[in-house]
Amino acid sequence: MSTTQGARARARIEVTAAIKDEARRQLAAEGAAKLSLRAVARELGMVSSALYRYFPSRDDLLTALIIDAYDSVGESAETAHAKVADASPLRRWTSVCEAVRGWALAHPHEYALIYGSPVPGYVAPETTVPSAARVALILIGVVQDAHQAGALTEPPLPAGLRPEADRMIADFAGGLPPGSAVALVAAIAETFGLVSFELFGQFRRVVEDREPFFRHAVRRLALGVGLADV
Amino acid sequence: MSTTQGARARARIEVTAAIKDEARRQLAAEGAAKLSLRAVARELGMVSSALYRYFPSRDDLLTALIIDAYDSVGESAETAHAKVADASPLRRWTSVCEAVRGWALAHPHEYALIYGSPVPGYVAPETTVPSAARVALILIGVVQDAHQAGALTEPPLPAGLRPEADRMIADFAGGLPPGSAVALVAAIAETFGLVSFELFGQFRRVVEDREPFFRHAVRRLALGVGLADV
DNA sequence: CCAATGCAAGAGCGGTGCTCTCTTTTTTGT
DNA sequence: ACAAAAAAGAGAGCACCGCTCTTGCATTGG
Repeated sequence: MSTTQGARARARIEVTAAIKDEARRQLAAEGAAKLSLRAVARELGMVSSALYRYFPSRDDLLTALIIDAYDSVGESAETAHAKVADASPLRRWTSVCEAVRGWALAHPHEYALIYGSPVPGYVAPETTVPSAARVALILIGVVQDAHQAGALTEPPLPAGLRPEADRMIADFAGGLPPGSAVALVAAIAETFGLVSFELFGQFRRVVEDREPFFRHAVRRLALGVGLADV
Repeated sequence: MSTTQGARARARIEVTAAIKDEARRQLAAEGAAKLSLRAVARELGMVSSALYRYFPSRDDLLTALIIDAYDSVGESAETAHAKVADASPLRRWTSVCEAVRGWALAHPHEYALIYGSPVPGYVAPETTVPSAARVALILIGVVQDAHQAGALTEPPLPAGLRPEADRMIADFAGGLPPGSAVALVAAIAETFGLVSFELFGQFRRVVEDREPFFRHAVRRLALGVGLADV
């Protein structure tokens, strides 16, 4: 059925992919703001209105690219993590963070698309959530493993944040001590702060030797979450 | 001279201010991407081409808004800091960070303009640097004060980062121990990571009770820089 | 007073996202 | 097998955008 579902269905898949590829090319070259449906259509030898048969609006095309970008960085992180799966939690954590930074430097416009300013009236549809969570899920898993191996020190947690921590644990950080759950979420946001500052030019004339600086900062964040120093 | 410099010069200043005000209004309402020279001109009752007598391009108008935004958040931070000038360094640090977050929540589009994705081919001109540095300078000052008061513990620093740290100290962190200088810069970027994640929607369904979460995270970052826990 | 300058206005260029209509092609149901 | 229905492409057109150029008018400084 699905194999020989007619030339039309197959063509649709191919054209959709071609549109996304060309759009991704333009995104990587010029950034999201300069991505133009007309230019994509032009490059593909079709007329601009034909493109609306595949993506109902520019925003929908952008959403597709956003999901792809999340998956791309997520896959980079997963690959990097797999390569050090047997190492210490600390080592696994830093490897994942460095993979994220490496991906960001290699795909700056895609990084800006997903971790920079959201486009004007745009709210990410629910479909992006699973892809968006991939990097975080790896880091959560690392901390969970460390906890089960007895290699996790729980950071202090003010009493007022206890309900929030319990909710986090129930929602996505099962098994972790409350203080670790909160520290973990904060450390993830803080790590992306380091990447964003570097990528968005805030480190100009401030941090020059950026790779070792990032390694050091990420390592300290991981220690702050309570990962054992090995 | 400057007082009675003719009606023309005065009019120019007023019109320039009116343009910036209306542009800021549109920026706050719809975001940078939807800021349109034509709409600004329309609202001011002039024709769009007339606007080019005041700002040579849309990017130049945006640059003016960027500088204003940096000054605005810088002033918020400075005001907040002045209110607790006699408190402990830790308290001063967290007050400044909370002021930044408060300003960001009140001016999301302006925050996105300066700390989000840079606009496409745009590189911030040197004129933005002094305004951009204001928040960081306050935090650096806090740590310097703590150091001079003997209330600063130097975080560890790998030998490889020592040259970088010395450069930072020479450039903008005079008097600080090397480990503190590096930790300080990282903590600033990490703090903005927390703000950006919240503002850009990355905390949806992840952090609900955001104000106390931020307070806690920022406090832990400050302790990580070595500020004494008082 | 008069020439030089500053400024507003208007027309216009090439670009954008998006809609609508029309034609052709493929799929589907009887 | 054939007609009806659905899908796809093409083209024209709308309203907007940033930006440029020319044309008149007002202000200014020598």
